[in-house]
Amino acid sequence: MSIALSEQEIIRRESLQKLRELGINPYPAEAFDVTAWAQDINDNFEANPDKYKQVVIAGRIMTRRIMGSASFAEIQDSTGRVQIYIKRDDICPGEDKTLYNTVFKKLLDIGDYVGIKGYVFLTQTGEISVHTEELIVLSKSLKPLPVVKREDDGTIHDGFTDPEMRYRQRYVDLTVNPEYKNIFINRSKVISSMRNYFNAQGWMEVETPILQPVHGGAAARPFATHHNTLDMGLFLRIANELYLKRLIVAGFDGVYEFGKMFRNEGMDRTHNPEFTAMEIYVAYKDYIWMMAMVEECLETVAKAVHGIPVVHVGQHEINFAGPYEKLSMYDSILKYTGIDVSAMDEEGLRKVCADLAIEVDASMGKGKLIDEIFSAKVEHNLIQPTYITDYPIEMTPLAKKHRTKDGLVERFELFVNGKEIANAYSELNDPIDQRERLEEQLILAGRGDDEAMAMDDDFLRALEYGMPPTSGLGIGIDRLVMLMTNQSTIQEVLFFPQMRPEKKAKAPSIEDFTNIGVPAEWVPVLNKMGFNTVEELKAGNPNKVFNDLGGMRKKLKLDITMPVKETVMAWFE
RNA sequence: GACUUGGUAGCUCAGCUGGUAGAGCAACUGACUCUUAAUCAGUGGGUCGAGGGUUCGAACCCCUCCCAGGUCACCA
Repeated sequence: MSIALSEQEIIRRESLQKLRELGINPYPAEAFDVTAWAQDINDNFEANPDKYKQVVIAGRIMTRRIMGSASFAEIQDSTGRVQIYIKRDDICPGEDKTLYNTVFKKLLDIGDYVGIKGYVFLTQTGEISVHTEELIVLSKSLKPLPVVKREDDGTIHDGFTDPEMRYRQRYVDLTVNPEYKNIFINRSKVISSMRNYFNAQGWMEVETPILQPVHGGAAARPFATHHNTLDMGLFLRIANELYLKRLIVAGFDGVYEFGKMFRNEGMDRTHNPEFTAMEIYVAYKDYIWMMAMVEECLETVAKAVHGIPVVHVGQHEINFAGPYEKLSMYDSILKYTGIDVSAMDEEGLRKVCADLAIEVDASMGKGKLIDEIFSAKVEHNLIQPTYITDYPIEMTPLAKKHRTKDGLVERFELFVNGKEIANAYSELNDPIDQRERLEEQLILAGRGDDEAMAMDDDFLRALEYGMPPTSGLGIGIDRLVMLMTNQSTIQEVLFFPQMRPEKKAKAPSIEDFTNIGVPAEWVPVLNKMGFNTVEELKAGNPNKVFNDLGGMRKKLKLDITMPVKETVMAWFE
């Protein structure tokens, strides 16, 4: 809480006080029954004017054009903006014109919530407007919103564009830039259409632990935390895969979860430390089956958002209708580099990396080296949905060995627009094989790979009881939403992307002041008066400081006790 | 983490070679009964991201730091 109020904030607080003095509660408790919305009025009034002879709307005042005893304003609700017309003598039929002259013209501001009762009509210039018969204050805004001006042709003036402020104050962003709400509406459609599709297949939505004693199911650095009562370390999950498989062991045929995952790694336009993943496991299926399911699912999602399976992303038209192109990992490298790495050992792969100028380090095993080559040379070429299949066993400890190809596993990743958005296996259900594979991960960890997977004995115990053949799939929801909404940064599809803490508006040590007897609540006032250090204060004139404190208290409408003069004098001793 | 661009009024931004901090919108006072980026007249509003340095003098030059964007690196 800052006491250093701007001029406009002080004026709004004064307006708030004056509203109360007029007997108007600026924050009424009663429900306000809204009967009409801006978009509906704008879309349907002209075709059906009789329906709009008595409407009640509510929203924020976003613009005002006052012309003496008549005014226009725009009210923004959750659906858009509609113009209202206010005539003084209509809302103030008697002698008392306070509601118009004082409340509307002086005490209300841009950003305030009001309720409007009236009828819809067409102005002389043809704009659909609500003729106001009653004006009700619903909530007073104390901070001025940025004023973004829009012309009829869509030209924007003084846009609120600073990404730092947009992300830190998303509530302001979406208020003054309501077009961004569509991204989040579409995000919701992506998730709900996918959920509906899964439910229609008879699969069950579940929840699994976010706090996990062992971080398994993926290769990533975790966030560590601690439970006090149990006095034990816990990790925020980097994946939920191993828990969902336990549920397949438990006897469910299909389980899925939309959930937040947490990875303690770098941040950029495709990575946020917490992100949303969807994982689904279906018993008695394999990764071939899963490819067809993903095609059907993503086509459903694209249609839910756009009505058609074709999505415009950057320069590309991406078609989510299946079937998608399939390319094995080795074939894709062959296709885009001309090099056949399928039979190479680690040494050969290192040489290929050196020839292609790909940076590697000593901790990388064979699988990791192949992945490096793929990332550097293939990935960005995969624009239309493409399955990359049959990964080397070394980089995939949780997938079943390939049914015919030695050294490979039954895995695919789906690439769209050069980015991975889904990953699926025929899940490894051989408990002995699984134990060996996790032990190999421990060896990688020993070589310095700090992302190698950890051993999870309880998961292995579950497998030993027996897991049916199962196919599993993970989809990065944020990246899918980026695709479906044509956004190039993850921040734009997250309401509250992770940010560094805002710097405190320079807090000259409060303790320094309290140590000489200044009450803590008065320190910011002294700062506002220009005394940022005790030394500066002591150089001042005690009598003037005392008088000015009273002045500031009045000016800033502070509800704190004025210190007596002797107290103030003591600060200077 | 590296490089790079930026941080000036509530918002969007100017600010030349170092010489008294500016505009538009918003706010305030006033005029105006169909405006719509309303208009007209007037007024107030600043820790120039923070701290140090150079200088007679710093928004501007130098150093350190903070925050954000971009590019790259890292990263299923």
